[in-house]
Amino acid sequence: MCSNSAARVKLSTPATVWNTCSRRSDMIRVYVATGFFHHDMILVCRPQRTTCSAPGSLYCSQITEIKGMRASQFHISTTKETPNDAEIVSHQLMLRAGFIRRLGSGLYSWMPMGLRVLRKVEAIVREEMNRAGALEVLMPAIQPAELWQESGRWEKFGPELLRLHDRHNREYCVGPTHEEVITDIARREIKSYRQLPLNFYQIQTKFRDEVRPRFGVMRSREFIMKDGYSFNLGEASLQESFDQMHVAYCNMFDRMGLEYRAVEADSGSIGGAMSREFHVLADSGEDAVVYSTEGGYAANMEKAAAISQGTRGDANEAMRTVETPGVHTIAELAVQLQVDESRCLKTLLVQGVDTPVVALVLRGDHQLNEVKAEHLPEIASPLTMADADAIKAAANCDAGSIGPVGLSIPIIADADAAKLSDFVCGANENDRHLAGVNWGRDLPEPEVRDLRNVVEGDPSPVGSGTLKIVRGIEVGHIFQLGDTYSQSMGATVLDENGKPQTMMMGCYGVGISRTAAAAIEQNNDDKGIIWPMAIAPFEAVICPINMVKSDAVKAAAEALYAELQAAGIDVLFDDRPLRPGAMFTDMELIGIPHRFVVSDKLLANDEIEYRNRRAPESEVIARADVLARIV
RNA sequence: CGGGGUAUAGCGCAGCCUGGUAGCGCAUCUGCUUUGGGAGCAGAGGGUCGUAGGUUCGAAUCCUGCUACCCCGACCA
Repeated sequence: MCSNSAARVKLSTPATVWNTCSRRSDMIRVYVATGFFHHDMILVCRPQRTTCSAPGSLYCSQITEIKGMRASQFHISTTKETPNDAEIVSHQLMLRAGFIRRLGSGLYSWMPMGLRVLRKVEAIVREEMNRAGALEVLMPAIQPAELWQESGRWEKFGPELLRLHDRHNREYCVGPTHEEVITDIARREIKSYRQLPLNFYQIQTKFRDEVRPRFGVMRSREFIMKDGYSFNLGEASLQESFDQMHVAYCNMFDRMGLEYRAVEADSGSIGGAMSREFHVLADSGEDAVVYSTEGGYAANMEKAAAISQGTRGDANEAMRTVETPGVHTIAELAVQLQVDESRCLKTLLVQGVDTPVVALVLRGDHQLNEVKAEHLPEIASPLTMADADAIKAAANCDAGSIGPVGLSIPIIADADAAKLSDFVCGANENDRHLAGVNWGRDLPEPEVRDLRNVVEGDPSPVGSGTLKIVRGIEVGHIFQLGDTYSQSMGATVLDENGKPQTMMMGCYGVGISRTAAAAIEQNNDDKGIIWPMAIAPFEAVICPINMVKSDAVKAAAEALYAELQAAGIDVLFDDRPLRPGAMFTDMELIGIPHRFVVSDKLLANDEIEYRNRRAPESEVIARADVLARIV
């Protein structure tokens, strides 16, 4: 955090030097409050030149920027009222606390207070990446179209890719991700297996032209991402890099004090490859995270395997047609026929590969998992529901009355749907359903697959425990790309036999700006944000009571400020001439973890009031115990 | 892309229906008082009412086009 350099520092007035301390060999440390620099720092100076109490010029051999800031020299802009377009609490609080300002749809400026948080998140991510042996690079945000045409993504990516032309009418895009660029670098730079494995990463602004940006920086169009890419020879090496990143990611989110889960994720079109998403748990999260009460299993909803229990019951009823006028949904059906939704089947028609439509059959109380369905070879990708005409052609009825009986199209049933006996389903005739239906008797045994979303209480796929479902915010994603890009772009190295081998790649992302927002979603109360220490804009704040009138309070607050700074605490000294209530409210909204109050009343007993942002009450402590409260 | 909504001072809103000198709260500035939970009083500044056109003696208000933004859905991850 320290920047060291030699510089000549102008001290505009003697008053700006308000304290000197700690003579250390031939150096003197001088605290300067203002002047040439915008904020406080320690100047380490040659003693013969440190005429600190007089205005003038001071030669400093070394300038060590120290943490801390005076509120009067910072920019604090809080509001009482919530902007009406902010929906979720992190967005509201970030605006109210003056962390971010909106420029346009999905575009945000980071104000000084917010940028402090962003930089701290970034620093932790950078440190953990470095510690894991990754090497930082910085690639252009603008990328030539040729690279994307080479990988095939220029056509595939769609409107989310912001494309533009330069003055020569050459095509470019604003990078939503950097696989192409990094692969291009790798194929030029990496020639020998001896150079592997290598892991490059960058922390950089990305742009994705989201259809509907929302929730402030949680889902913005321009955002800051850490994206890393490993290059490996062989799958074992890739797995090793992947595992290292898994550890690094756990370290990052642990250090940030976030409650998160690493979950198995669907890896999309790259079949079988390993993929882990890191979710910060919060009720407002856009994703469903599934985890097992025992055995450590965790997956996202798309991926979580549904385990079917029990066996099919005997067929006791005869199949019969029932009149169900006006019934279009499972819920209406269950009410009208007085049966449980779990005794009903719902049949969905989707576009197939070999046939125009395929029927997917689920239990009435279960939801189709579109990702699982999409992966089935019989089903067209992307998953497309059949339109009204196609339904009419295949089932001779409207969408609310389809059933598997008598259909001459492929039928795929979810495992739980296949275990029903004496069930209710659509009759392929409007306003009619069938009851007492049984597989194998009234219609052929179906193809059985896992088609559904898991539900709370399902048995865990790992054998012990049951599944729970919570909401999560995806802040990180690591996955094994394999040779997808290195193959299409020809990134090879020579192996020990002198033969070219296509490199294996891994891809590792962290949403930096989203992580900051996610931390707020997880840590707030009715007063504002409660920052985890590691990413708080300031670690502590000093609130002097009525400092304008009391020299004693001013002196004590200044001394405390110096002491905390000297201890390396990132402290905010709220020296604004505010009434206590306004000051407290601001600091609680901003969410600074530790608060120290200095007042005449307390000073009389050599005491300080301390309050942890999470604590229900403040407490009075001895002046000497201040540091112990923070570290 | 479909549906709904909004656009008036930095922020939050009223005024529009029923056309007639643009208002309130917060914030800002000045002064005095106040100082342990978003202070009080007095005063001040700040808006070509999103934009272009139309109707009218007269438009924030009625009509039309456009633009921007928000919400729901679809899409994406």
